[in-house]
Amino acid sequence: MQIASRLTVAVHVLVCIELFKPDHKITSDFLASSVNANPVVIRRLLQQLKAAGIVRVLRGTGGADTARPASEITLLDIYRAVECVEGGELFHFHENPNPLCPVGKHIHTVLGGRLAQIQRELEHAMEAVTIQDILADMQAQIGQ
Amino acid sequence: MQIASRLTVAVHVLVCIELFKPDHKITSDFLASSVNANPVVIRRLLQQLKAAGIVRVLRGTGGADTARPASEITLLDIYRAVECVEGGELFHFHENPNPLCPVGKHIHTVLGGRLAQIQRELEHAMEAVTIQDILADMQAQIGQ
DNA sequence: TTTTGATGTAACTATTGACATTACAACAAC
DNA sequence: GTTGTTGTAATGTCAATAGTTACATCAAAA
Repeated sequence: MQIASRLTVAVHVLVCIELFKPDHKITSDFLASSVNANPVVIRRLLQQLKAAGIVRVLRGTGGADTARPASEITLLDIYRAVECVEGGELFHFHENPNPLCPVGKHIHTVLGGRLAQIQRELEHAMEAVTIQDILADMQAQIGQ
Repeated sequence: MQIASRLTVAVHVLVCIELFKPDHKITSDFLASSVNANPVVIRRLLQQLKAAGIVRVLRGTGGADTARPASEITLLDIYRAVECVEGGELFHFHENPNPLCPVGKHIHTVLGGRLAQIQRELEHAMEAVTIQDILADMQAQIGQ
């Protein structure tokens, strides 16, 4: 299956924050208009990012900001913050294989180890990209 | 999100075929009993694997077998066979970002390139594991 | 040639997860 | 207090996955 669009929306939001915070107050309405989504969806996303220590959100007066420099926010940080997968497992196992069959009995142990290694490699690749990198690419694109 | 369990079921099925084909006729009922799923689900899965040239299925008399050696079937082959994702894209983009916002206008181009690279690394990791590897692990487990 | 046992596939249902939407209480600054 | 915003619950919609039933199709054996 696919990784839900929450990751790309979260990156979109963080890039907007970094790019526009000198000129605009960053409200959920403002972000929702750029993403083209419902403000409530953005607020929920911001809550997840806030719980992970990635952003700060001001309640009464309104406005969101990053909680640390863009160069210290990796795609893996964001992925872990917004993809609320049970146990952080990328691959989903079929439940209840037949324990009377030797394959059914051991498939989880055997395949699980291999899939965990593959997931580690994916996470390693995600860790190598920061919001700062995306921001630089974005500014280059806008400059053209 | 998660990757659907079809990948793990497919691996389970292929390991069963390799392990039991000397002693049993491999029917969808036999496989369904080990996986603990409905035979129709297994048949649909076998159709996908067959379309990818991974297995052969005999119609009248019944029975499935691998179409090539286990050492030449990688997790990536299986993943591509059973995960019918549009364009094979692991990461799912939010549709319709606001083109009037510079971030909305360029997010797909900018982020897409980075995500494609990450996906390539995932696929590289999946390509490194074959059914033969899983089978060896399985036999070691069973031997204990 | 008929029987047998399996596959291939359509149709329908149930379940789940993501997301949209509405509504409103809680809150901070003016 | 007024105002504009966030935090969050409740509900609806949609797509994907998978379970289930039913049956036509098929190949081989009797």
